Amino acid sequence: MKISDQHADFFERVYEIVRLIPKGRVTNYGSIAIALGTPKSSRMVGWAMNAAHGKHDVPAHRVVNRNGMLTGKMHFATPTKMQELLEAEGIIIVDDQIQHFSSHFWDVTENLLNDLS
DNA sequence: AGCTTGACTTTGA
DNA sequence: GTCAAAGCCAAGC
Repeated sequence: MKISDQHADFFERVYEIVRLIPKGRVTNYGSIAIALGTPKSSRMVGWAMNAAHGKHDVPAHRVVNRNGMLTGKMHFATPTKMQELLEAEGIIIVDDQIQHFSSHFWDVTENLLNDLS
């Protein structure tokens, strides 16, 4: 399914993007929201992640808030699961904060341009 | 139909 | 730089 498919459910479009995040990289809710064409619904992206449980192919742990903080860690199976997954991908986390966040950041819209071409 | 709730972001002080 | 307040909008009740 194409991300540009406006007929798809909101959640499905979110999942589609999250699945594109490369291993070892992270992005924030706002970028995903922008990619969806609804920049103001960044909170909804988080809501979608809530429903992403059970979607084993949706790496929700690679989505953090704009400060690189693991705000959603408490919604995982265990509060430490998110950090463990990220660290397993080579990302360093201290006090729920991703270190060198800007260098790990993956711009969604950048990849979308590629995808839509 | 209306009201509440957020895994957020932006803005203004 | 920090902090509080407001805006956002889909889902659930």
